[in-house]
Amino acid sequence: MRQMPTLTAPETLAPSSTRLPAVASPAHALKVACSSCNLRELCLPLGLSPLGVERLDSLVAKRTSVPRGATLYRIGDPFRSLFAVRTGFFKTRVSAEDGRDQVTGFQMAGELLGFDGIGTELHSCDAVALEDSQVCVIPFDQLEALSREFSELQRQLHKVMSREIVRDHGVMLLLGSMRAEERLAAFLLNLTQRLQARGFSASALVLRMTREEIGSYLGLKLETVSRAFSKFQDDGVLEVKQRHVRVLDDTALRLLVNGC
Amino acid sequence: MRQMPTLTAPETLAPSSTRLPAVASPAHALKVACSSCNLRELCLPLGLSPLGVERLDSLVAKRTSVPRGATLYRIGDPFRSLFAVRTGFFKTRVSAEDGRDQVTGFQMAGELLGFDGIGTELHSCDAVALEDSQVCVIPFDQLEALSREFSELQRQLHKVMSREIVRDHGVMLLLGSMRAEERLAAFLLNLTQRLQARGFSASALVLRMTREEIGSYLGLKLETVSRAFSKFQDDGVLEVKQRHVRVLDDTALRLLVNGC
DNA sequence: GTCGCCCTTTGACGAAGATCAAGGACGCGT
DNA sequence: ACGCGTCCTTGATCTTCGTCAAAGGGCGAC
Repeated sequence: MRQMPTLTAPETLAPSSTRLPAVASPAHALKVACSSCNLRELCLPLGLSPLGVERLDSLVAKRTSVPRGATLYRIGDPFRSLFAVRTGFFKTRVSAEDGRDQVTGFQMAGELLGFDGIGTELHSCDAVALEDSQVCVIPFDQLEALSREFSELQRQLHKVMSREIVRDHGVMLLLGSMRAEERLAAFLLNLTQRLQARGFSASALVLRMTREEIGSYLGLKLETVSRAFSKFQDDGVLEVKQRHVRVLDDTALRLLVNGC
Repeated sequence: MRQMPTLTAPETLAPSSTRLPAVASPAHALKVACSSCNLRELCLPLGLSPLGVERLDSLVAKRTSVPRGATLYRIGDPFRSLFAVRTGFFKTRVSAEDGRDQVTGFQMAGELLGFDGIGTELHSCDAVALEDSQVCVIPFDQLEALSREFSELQRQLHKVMSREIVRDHGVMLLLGSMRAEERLAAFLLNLTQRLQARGFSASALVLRMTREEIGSYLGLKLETVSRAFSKFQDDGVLEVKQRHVRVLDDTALRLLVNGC
């Protein structure tokens, strides 16, 4: 297993393999500003008045780079901030006492990380960058203070947390009652939908995670994931070349997930 | 399947098989008051100043009875309130398009229900009473307003939601990487811990749900759950008589969950 | 460029749990 | 008390996925 250091220096500058449109500027050059961020319609500022966004700007003062393989935070780290993914890709994972671990989610640009830490003031999962990434740091005390002032921000925060809960319920449904191919189909549909919302193609995607990580998320072994990919390719549903995937038959995927 | 009506009349009075100490008064007799509720240390008022609790009192004006088998809310119902379980026992479940469903949790006294509805303003799961129950109704708009005033209430709300997320991650770990007996052991330990926190015995419990509901929650078929119970009984870990369970060897359960 | 390390694919086999089926116990309503 | 419906248990068999093993491919380091 590749051993990478925990992120310590907050302003680590890493060569970013940026794949998002119009976010190519290096981290040090741009003033961090939600108001000028092209992700604002996917992120915390959604639905905020211009004034609210401006106030949010003053709060989100710092941006941090996380190189591929590094952790943004670890289990047991004190919780202080939420993080908004600006560029890159993360996974979160929890661990059992005996070392088994479980990927609980994959986060892409515009999505928020860190809610797991609020309850105990300690993080209860690891957040690992799957590629060189940048996150906006949102100090939680200040976010709470501001959301006491702006009810629209408060509501948006609650909505994001609620959706996280609903998302988790969906994963439980997947893990509890779907078979291997159904799980993979559901996973791929979810990914393509989120990529599409960010302006990417819904049919061509590059997986940022290994078969093992997909398997951990889906409650399957990596061989089973690989076999399911091969099956989909044989059936003409996908074209798979390592991590490059093209969805040929979107409907077939949907059918797998819905109709038993 | 038993067909029960959705709850419509909010003040439905049902014969309550109350099992909680000192909460025996009928719903109409007692003024609803968090300040005098014996569950306040498990529920939303936790950590609030006396003034904060008093203000919360004025907000939680209504208590509702939900007879066994009835739903507190259903998928698609408009979201307006959170609910705090005062007496009784609930399950929440989500459904796939093809009718498969998955129990996402069991809620007992002092636990909150309804967070699934905040994100879309529509509930995304069903909440079903597994026995005659009573809930306190917490209008969410008002809760948000009050939590803008009282930062301690705001923090408590966020903590409860965060713990819900962390709890869901634990279930994912269970569903994704544990085997049948480990899942049942984890489930039983979780139940006994929560019962103990409410002043009940940690070793003797009465299950409020069927084998099928346990199985749905744990991603197993009811026969597998039944077999696991029998196995535990054969091994001297449990004494099982239908829904009456006595934990004989607590350590064995822990070992099953932790050490592979 | 090429060497080495992951990552991925594929096959053969085995085990865990699902499915199918039947019988039995409990609880509720009459 | 009785009967019925629901829930629970147990057995036999089958399916799916996990395990073990081996080989090929791609990518980055040197």
